[in-house]
Amino acid sequence: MSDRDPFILKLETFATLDEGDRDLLRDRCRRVVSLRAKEEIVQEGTDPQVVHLVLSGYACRYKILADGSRQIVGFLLPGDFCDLHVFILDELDHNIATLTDCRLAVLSRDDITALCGRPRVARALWWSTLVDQAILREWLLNIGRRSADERVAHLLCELLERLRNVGLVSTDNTFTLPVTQGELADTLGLTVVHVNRMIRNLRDMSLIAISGRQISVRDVDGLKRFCGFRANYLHMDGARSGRDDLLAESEAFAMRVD
Amino acid sequence: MSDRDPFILKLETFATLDEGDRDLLRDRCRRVVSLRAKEEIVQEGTDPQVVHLVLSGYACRYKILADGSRQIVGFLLPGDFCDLHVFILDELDHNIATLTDCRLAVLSRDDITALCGRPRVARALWWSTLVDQAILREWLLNIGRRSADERVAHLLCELLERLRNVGLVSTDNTFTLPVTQGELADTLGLTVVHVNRMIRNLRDMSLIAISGRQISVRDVDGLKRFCGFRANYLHMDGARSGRDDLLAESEAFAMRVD
DNA sequence: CGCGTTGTTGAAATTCCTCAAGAATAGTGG
DNA sequence: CCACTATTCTTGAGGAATTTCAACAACGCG
Repeated sequence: MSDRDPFILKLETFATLDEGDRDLLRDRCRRVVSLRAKEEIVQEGTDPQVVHLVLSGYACRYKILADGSRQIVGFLLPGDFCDLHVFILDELDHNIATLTDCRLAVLSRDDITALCGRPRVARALWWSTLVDQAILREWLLNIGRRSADERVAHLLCELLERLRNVGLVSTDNTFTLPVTQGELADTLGLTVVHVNRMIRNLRDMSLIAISGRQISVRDVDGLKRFCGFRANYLHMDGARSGRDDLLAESEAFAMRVD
Repeated sequence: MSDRDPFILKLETFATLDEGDRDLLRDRCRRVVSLRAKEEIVQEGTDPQVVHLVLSGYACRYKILADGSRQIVGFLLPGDFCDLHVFILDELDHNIATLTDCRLAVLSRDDITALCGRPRVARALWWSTLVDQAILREWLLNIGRRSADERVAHLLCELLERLRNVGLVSTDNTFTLPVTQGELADTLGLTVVHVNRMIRNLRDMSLIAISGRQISVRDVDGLKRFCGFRANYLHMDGARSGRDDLLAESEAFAMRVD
């Protein structure tokens, strides 16, 4: 579908990489594993020694309560890193699992160190971590203060933008969302039943259309207006906003490789 | 109240700093501003050129919806950095304001660069960012999947641990929470009225006691059990867990200063 | 002392959940 | 390719949690 690797597309929304950066990235993402849907990638309490990067398919971070209820705390789309923090924190405080069949790149500590040796790439990894954080804040706002139908709409808007960014949305604003309504419920802090009704609402309002696992956003502006979606928290204008100029000067932010 | 600076206490829960590290930190935190309660520190959409660090008092990050409803997405306690991401992201996607009277250290870009020149301190700053992220995930779980009374209890447990960590909890598990119930509501995705009733519940169960702005946790284990609190997400055992050994080797993670 | 903010309580309304059951879809083995 | 099974989707009805509205008390501050 896209002629470029998703991780390069993603990092380039922030930083202008040169050919050497891209080659290094491609080279370090050679080790690939394939997983089926609903398999664990890393589990809470463990101290994993590798970093995963989604090449294709969807995965998620989640937490489980004692009573078995689950909260998904992050969607991992193609181009997203799963666990960049691995080398700082002692152990994972959440689980990571696939939602669909996935292809994942597996990066060792050496790989990450090598990537961090390139200032632009290092900065892009930092950026990626900070955007993840910004998404968490927006999700908190979403669950905490928006009504159920707005929550669903907002999540769809976010996925639309994030997937578009890695070339996975067709020109008519259609993308595949191979995720069950139960998983959406666990993401939005709702029940399956209610998610189902809210999706129906959005359909009845002709904001979206669904066939199989394909979601078409019929009225992008309408959907965004409906839930008050503003894309600023995704910080997708790094490379375009002139921030790029800082990079020459900003080797200060490269992580040192010895 | 405490004989040590809160930022040093906090960073030392993760890394064992040496005297040089501590001196540098103290030196770079000399520029102090004082703010009254409910004043803005930084606003959404701006690109601030300094980093703030809370020395005393409480502040918060928050987001506002078009209809005026607010979601607090983070508590900033003494020792917490407000905006370490400033030099990477183009503009802030949320606001930061004081909740109480505050003393804040103001750090310039040079200060941060200098701090990052010390591997242990740099790693501790990384750690601090990642813990903030872990807290966001836990809050998402809290709001998404716990009942209202459990949410309140969980927040109190978290504050107890975080404040204890910087020496602000007395031996009888009492701390000051100079925060209105309205602000708690905006934190927990509830209404003032309901927060009020939930606090009453916790009091009726003799889990906590409140006098003025003082909160006493009467039954720490009971409170934690009630809401299923597990402190693992705060990652407070960095320095103790032997992870410290890695530090010698881990200059790779220092951010380079030129 | 008076005024604005915060805390507290009641009652009604609403959102969202639970329970339950049937329909559609996808996956599996024969 | 079909039958069978499990998962997912869909809808209804009743119930619970939370909100809204409203009023008043308590507290803190000038």
